[in-house]
Amino acid sequence: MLIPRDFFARPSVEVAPDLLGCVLEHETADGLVAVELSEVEAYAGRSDPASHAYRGKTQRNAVMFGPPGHAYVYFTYGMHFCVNMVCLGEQGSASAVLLRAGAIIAGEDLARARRTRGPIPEGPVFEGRARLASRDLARGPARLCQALGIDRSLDGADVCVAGSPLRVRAGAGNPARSGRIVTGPRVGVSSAAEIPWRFWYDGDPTVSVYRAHVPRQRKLVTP
DNA sequence: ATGAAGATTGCCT
DNA sequence: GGCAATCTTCATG
Repeated sequence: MLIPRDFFARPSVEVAPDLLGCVLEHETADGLVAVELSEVEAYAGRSDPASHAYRGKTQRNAVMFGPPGHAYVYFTYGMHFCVNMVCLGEQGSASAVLLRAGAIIAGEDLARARRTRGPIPEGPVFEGRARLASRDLARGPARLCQALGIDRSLDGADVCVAGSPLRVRAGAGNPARSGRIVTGPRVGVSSAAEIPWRFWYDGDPTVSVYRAHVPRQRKLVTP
């Protein structure tokens, strides 16, 4: 049922494709939300310029340097959280798999409430606002975290024990979602952009749309 | 102390 | 396709 820690005790590039189809679930007082993963990205440690661990251990990425099977949650762009599964680190290095997207298979109402500002639309359209499509609830790393209610308080959470609020279990082997796995460059990374360490189910509607990295315009200096 | 960039998203034209 | 939002983190470009 739950994924054993040994599963994560491998290089992230090996773990990443095997995580597709697995289920991440988060249980809170509000209820349980579960997502079947359809898109992930592997990040290595000191050898990977795109990895948060590239420049060594800091307060933010400390969990990446710890034992495998724990969640590394970081905050970015002043408003978004993203969650990784920590994998085997080679000699003081660190590696992890970023969970980028998936299909909500439990707690969809709660997921939609978290992903919707204000009252939850009932029909196709509510007060001019379109009801969020099911496929968009966890379509993207920050959306996935929002749908599951994941924030920095879960940084370091052990996902391999039954008593944890955040855990990973094997998928049901849903044939409709177990399409062919394809790979490509990672999304939004500014360096090592050519390395094809993004893995996803070909044609799956919950996979996020690819966006190349675009450096933001520097703030204008006023004379 | 300070500033630049960021493993993104949603809304705009 | 373009760009603003928003603030933590890290290096001091």
